[in-house]
Amino acid sequence: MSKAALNKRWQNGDNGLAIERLPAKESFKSRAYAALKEAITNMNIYGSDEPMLLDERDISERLGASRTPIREAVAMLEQEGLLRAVPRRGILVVRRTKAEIIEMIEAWAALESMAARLATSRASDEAIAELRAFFKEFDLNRIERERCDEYSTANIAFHQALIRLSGSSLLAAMTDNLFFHVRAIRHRTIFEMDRAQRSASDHLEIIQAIEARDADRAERLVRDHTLRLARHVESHVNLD
Amino acid sequence: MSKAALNKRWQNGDNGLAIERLPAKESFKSRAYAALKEAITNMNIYGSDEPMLLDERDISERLGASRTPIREAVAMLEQEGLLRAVPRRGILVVRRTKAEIIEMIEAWAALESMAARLATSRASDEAIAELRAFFKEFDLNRIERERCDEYSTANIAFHQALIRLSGSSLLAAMTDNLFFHVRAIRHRTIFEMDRAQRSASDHLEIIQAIEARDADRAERLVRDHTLRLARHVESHVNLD
DNA sequence: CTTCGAAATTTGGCATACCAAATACCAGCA
DNA sequence: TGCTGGTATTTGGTATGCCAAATTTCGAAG
Repeated sequence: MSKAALNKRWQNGDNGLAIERLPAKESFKSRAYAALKEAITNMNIYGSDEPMLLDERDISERLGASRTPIREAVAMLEQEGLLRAVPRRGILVVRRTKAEIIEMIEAWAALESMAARLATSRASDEAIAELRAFFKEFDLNRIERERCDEYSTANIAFHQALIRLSGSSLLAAMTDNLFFHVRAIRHRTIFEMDRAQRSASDHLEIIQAIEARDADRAERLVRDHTLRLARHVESHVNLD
Repeated sequence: MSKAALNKRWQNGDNGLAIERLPAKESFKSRAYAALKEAITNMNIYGSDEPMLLDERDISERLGASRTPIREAVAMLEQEGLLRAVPRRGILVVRRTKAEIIEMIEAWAALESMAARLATSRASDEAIAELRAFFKEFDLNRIERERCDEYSTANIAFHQALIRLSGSSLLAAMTDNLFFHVRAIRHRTIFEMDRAQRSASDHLEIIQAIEARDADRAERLVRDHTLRLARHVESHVNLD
């Protein structure tokens, strides 16, 4: 029957058709999620020691929506580890401890070094070349722009580009999430400036190793590069 | 003032006090989250090709709650990647593609090999010894229990124990999440049985490397062990 | 002025109601 | 019989209201 067939056609996900039920208009839930995440991103989380807490009703009237979709968005961000809803107290923005930040950098080292390994056997020469081109721009920025935020952003962008060479969207997604948290302490610390000099040569070596398709070396360079950052944070950054 | 001081005390999160606002009664949201996750765990996701979809109203009356907390729980599980709410269609349980499963195993390899590295410099001899004791039990199970599910569970438990030796709760949390997805295909494939023979010796070697505090070797063994699983799935498992 | 406690207020959790979109159903027509 | 068009129903998204817990306020007692 045509009805059942049509139904079947909808139920089965991908049948070669590249459309996805046309975006429709984004739900309030998604919009609230994006808005809140954006707000948290631009928030100087570690700027003060006061607990930063949000108010559902305030947010809902600011976004012009009811509390329900806001609560769903909050539930998602809570699951993601950015917020934490404490009953009768408020929704507070989670501040990571120094130990947690270090764990994140270590996990980052694990994922990115694996990405480097995978990239050596999967990435095309062209893709790797793009990485080198990106590195040049990055290197120029290093000299010109002294502002810590911008350097940090460029630095993370380089690493993200490297990770995407692995072809694994999962590695990309997981590290993006980690970067979000690590980036949040950029206001508080200047650890990047300190590492700027040797970052440049580190990055160059990494690119060379990938170009040479040397999986072990690429993996090791990336791992050590990032673990060095972890040690640096451990000994020179003061949070809590 | 005593009032302000008391207030301050509440606002500051951890002041060494190890209690957490006494559990109270768990919210419907958390209970719904746990119930749904449990249900999904015990669900044979890859048993059929039909799209598995849930109904909010059905779930809510089954759990004796309204739709609101259920929707919040669904939003969390959606963020976690287990569910996906499609407007006007239902909440469907996400079925991972083979490529996604392989990416998960690769990420797992990355995280666990890092855990092994960290364990070599952080875990106490006693903790490592416990790992060996665990391994023995595991080895016995290998012989006795032929059922694939049980073997898979024991296998994952071993790896979880290893990861916890790193002392990083983040690595533990991230891999737990990955295991959840990988475990879900246990009904469909018997890849563990296939690898059982050499898993035992692999695990023994890993333990020896950690005992010897050989970071590079421990890392490499764990990585290769898990990447071998990825290759195996790639060539012998059929999904989609 | 400080302390104590009860009332008022705030706030988050939950339930319910409503709406619009999308599907399912069904009668009528070819 | 098979197809079509329109109506009924289902369903997820959102708004609103209520409630209990927790906090704050404020006045009275010491």
